Amino acid sequence: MNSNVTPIRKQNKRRENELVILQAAEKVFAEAGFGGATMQLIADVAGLPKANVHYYFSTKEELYRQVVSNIFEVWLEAAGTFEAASGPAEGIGAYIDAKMEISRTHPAGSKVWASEVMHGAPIIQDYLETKLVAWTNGRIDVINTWIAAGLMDPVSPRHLLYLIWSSTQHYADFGHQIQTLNTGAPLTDDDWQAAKTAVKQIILKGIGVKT
Amino acid sequence: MNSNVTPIRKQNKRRENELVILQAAEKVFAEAGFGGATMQLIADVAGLPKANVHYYFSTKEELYRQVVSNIFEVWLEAAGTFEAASGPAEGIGAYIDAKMEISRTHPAGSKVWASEVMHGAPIIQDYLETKLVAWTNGRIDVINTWIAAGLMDPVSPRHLLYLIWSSTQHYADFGHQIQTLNTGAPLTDDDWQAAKTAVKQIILKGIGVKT
DNA sequence: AGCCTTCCTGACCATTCGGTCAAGAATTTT
DNA sequence: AAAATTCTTGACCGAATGGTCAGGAAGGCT
Repeated sequence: MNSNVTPIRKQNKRRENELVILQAAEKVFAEAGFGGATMQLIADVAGLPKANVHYYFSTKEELYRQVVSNIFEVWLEAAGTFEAASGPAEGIGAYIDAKMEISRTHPAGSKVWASEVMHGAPIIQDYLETKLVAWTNGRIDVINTWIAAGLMDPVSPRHLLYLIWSSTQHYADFGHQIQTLNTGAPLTDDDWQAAKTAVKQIILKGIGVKT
Repeated sequence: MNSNVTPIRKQNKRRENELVILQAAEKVFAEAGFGGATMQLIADVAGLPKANVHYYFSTKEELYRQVVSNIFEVWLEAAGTFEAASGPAEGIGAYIDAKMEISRTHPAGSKVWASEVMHGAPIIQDYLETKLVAWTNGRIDVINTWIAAGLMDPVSPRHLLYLIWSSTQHYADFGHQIQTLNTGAPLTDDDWQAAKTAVKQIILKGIGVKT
């Protein structure tokens, strides 16, 4: 009886456990780095025996690769704001907002990404060379269009992108330093709002966009 | 015979070896992180047996602390450009130049610093709370003076500093990503010049400084 | 020359880590 | 019900790591 609820059970269990492990891994990798993270600690955070973690992810590197891949997807999603925009004021403004929001909601992921790139991207170099290069070049074209249309100053699109990436991700990657300088307490909603406003204000004015 | 050159020998040897080890350690820590770095590899890069490294630095953590401290000192030296300035155009412009130069000449150090902060600054938290807080507050006062004098827009000095830090250090910390996006080749002199110019142009205009 | 301090290093040790495995529990399929 | 598949887990292993140590080499001091 009731054989209609069981078929999906196994699928759910697998996905559930994989998700729990991935979340635990993201946190541990962010806090300790790849070398400093241990499978035992990831297992503890996930609430599973270590051997069980190895059942779902055969090696530490495979687990790490999954974590980084997930981050990369989230990271690229913010690109949509760029595409659908009519001009730099809207497009870049929304992009900065989106990236700031990711820094706020996915700080661990941002740190793992930063750590991976800082160590020479040994795991996801192919991602950089294919997807990221393509995405970047596409965005550079868009910005050049805006410049040609006189919607903003003729700044280097490439370095503008770097500036946006660095300034927004800084709030995730260097969150601890910012918190220490901010009287030691985590940033409040108002703090985040002020950060967003300041970053957008300076960058948008800096590239000659009328706001 | 020739006993006149020996007295300083011992001092020199100690300092020489410590320097070689510190440089090797900075490189290895930057490439692998604290957890991923091994004393054996540091010893190999330094060209010494591992036991000899332990003779000069008893533990891995002590060696790491020395490396991070050294970076912090270099990092604070760039502050001088800020102090001696008559206004934001000169002061902030020179500060950006100095930080960009550090990113170029000390990329490994910048990475170690970033890694340390990203992992919650377990080793140099006291530095953050004392020296960095003091330095930051001092600079905020200076910027507020400039704002009050009408030399620049009323932007949040704190977030302006974060913006400068992040955008300049990005060229060191994410150097690998930038290189990959830059046709895979290291940045040339012209590339660095363009980066400097772009960062300064956007930030200085963004805060309403006449250049 | 002889003593003393500093420096050097191969061999060694306890611990930890990533990963394996076999045996059993749970669940699905026939 | 029983066979087959998937999941769970304690125990275990080889390799690597941080750190130690004893004994010797090198250089300085009297």
